[in-house]
Amino acid sequence: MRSTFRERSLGTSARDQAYVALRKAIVGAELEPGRRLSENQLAELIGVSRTPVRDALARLRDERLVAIVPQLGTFVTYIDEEAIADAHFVREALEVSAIRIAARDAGVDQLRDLHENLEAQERAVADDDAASFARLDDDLHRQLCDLSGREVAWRLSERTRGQLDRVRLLSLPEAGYRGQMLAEHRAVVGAVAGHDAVAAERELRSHQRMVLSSLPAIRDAHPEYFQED
Amino acid sequence: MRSTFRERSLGTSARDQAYVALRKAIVGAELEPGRRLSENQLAELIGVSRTPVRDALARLRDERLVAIVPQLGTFVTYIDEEAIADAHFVREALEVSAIRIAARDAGVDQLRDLHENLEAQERAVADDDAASFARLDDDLHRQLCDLSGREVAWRLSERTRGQLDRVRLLSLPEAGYRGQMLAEHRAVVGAVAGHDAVAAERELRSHQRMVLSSLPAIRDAHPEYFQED
DNA sequence: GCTTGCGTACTTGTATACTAGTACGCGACA
DNA sequence: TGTCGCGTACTAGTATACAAGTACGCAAGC
Repeated sequence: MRSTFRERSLGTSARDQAYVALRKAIVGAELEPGRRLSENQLAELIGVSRTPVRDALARLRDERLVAIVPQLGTFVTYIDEEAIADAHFVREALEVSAIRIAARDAGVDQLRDLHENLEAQERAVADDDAASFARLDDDLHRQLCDLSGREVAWRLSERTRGQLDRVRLLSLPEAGYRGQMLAEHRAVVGAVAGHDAVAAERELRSHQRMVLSSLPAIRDAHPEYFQED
Repeated sequence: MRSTFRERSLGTSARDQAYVALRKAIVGAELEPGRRLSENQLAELIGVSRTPVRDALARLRDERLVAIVPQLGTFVTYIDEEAIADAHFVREALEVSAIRIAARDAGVDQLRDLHENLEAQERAVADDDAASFARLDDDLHRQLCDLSGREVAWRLSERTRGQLDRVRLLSLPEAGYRGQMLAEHRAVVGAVAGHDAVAAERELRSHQRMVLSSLPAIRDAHPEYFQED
């Protein structure tokens, strides 16, 4: 089929294309919580067959962004505080374990990379560049995970992002939000640079709790996105 | 097809059937590391079509028990110390985080369940019942995870089991192995019962490290199961 | 004898056809 | 008017057909 060649970016499979498109739509609430999804409709919409769509949905189910009920339907999950608490728990457990090792082992080259990231974040804050900041935020957390030598830490932590991103994107970008994030990132990196594992753990825990604080506001703004309306 | 009705246990899908069969074969080294798997052959062997086999293989790839190379083949992964270290890292991070909460919050009913499990383990050790002991071991860890209120802890920890089970099953059942396991389980449960989070964490970490100690012996016995022969 | 190139027989990825099962509306009946 | 029951139109699960790409052996030429 010509369209597959034309529309599909180089090096990306139909499965990845479907996954990226669906994840973006769900996290951005374009496909709102509770919405019923038809594999056939999605396949037609994305321009692939049902098979890669099903693969993508299976992956999204792992992230608890959709729920698949056999012979009945596939639904975008409601925002569930339990699911978000689970995501937070996993992210905290993995990244804290990683940063303990990172604080112990980090070398000068790696610390330089961390500081370079912080400088880039500083520029992004100054330029009010939300997209760059979000990317750098992710990069920093990945760097910290990778410093532990256990790349699985980031791989699994990343999977919890779906739940947390949904919260982040829905929360209104308050003034000074990115500035506070940057300050917390500085505190975390500072503790790692000082090889202070206890402080690094404390700062990271405090930092990760931030995203949870915006939940009540979202519930007020979008009660229909939650299970009990 | 009649066979699907006849051979498939009640309530289990073809996908689950394929997953269970393949996982068992790989963990038990019936399908040895490095072995090339053909989706078509596996489908015929298990008695289902390629679709559920592919679903099962995708799940096994998540557990790093197989590696799928597009247009080339699917292979049973070699035993990789990095992969095992990753599995250990994840298991430790999640269960330690969970047991801290468990030690703080555990109530009398839940502690009674833990002690009942220990008593059952005692009987299994006395009866030299390996299968029961393995099941009770899993149950205990799941109970400890569930005590944290974050059932995701066990769900993810369980996924690392593939790597660790492969080590466990290959390691010769040394005399007194289960007795030592039971003693460590007692220490962990004792710390939880005493609401001593620090001790619980220490005992759990020590306990989990045990499985790693058998790795060198396995490498000696089965060098062909490792990447560099 | 060695190298090169093509053809065949695989592989996974994707598309489509078919099966089993659920929800729901509409019509018949009490 | 209310209720029961069946038929239709969906659903996801599974099976199969097709496409794209890799490995490898064998034959031809140097």
